[in-house]
Amino acid sequence: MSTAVDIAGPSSPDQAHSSAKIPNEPLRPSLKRSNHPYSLSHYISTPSPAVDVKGLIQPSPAQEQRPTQPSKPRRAPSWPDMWESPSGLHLAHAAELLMRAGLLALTPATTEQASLGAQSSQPAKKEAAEAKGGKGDGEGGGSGPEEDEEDSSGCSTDFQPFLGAWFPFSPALFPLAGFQMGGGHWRSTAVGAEGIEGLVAEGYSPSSLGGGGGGRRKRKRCGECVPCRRQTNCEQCSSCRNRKRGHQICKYRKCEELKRKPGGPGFDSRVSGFDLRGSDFTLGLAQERSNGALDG
DNA sequence: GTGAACGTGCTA
DNA sequence: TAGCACGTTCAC
Repeated sequence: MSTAVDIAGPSSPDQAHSSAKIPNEPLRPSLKRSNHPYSLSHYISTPSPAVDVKGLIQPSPAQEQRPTQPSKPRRAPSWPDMWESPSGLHLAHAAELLMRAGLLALTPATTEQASLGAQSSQPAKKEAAEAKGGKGDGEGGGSGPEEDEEDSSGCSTDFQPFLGAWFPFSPALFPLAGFQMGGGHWRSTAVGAEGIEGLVAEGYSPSSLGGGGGGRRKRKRCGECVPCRRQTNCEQCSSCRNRKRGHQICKYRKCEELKRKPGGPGFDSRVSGFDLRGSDFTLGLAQERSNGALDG
């Protein structure tokens, strides 16, 4: 028997006014369509802060066979995904143009190829083509976890020292394209729960990622956290009272994800670990979940 | 075009 | 630090 539980607690204005029901579906249809790559249960079930990054890069058979929700296709973040950058900067296209110009060789033998590039660009192009598509063939059409390792030993680490020297893209673009600086190395945020795909899934359009939107981007509600599942506004909180001028959603419906600032500890934890998922929020959710309050 | 709501700067 | 106000983004 799973009955609606007032997640706001006894002190919730909701309880005073209306029985707050937690719908299993978000209020807005758009949230229902959300492509959020990981469900709430994913975070809850993530066992420890010491997430095996390699496991994320190379999903275990169990992970690969993990039943996916039909409406939420989940693909492992892959290099091809990153080449199809949501930032609007089509890296693959740009790289190809540069390679044609002999400026860029994205292969493990980068330096050698670069020196040869001026003489014969064909090998470089072939290598690049393999880097883009060929490797993906072995991993079921493009989502190649192996590519990360391949790239980490060759491509990315090779061009990384040249970033400041000749790499044609401003390093500032890397965060936009799904990279971030960590430990002195550019790495892909795709190893986190939400990398590039997370950005895409959260509705970051190319323009909103800085491609022309002025840099201000708008995150979406996860649609899965408890506040998101609330259907009713409390009508008593400051947000509700000041809705006309405040333009803010009810405090009790404010998405837990959106409460965390981008780049803040909670946000970043998805990349470096899931430490904050062990916070009271998660514990509370886990408890509610164990109670069956969030079934569905 | 409109409404909902996120992001951010300002203020107490 | 929280609340407020407003600009802006985004879905419909």
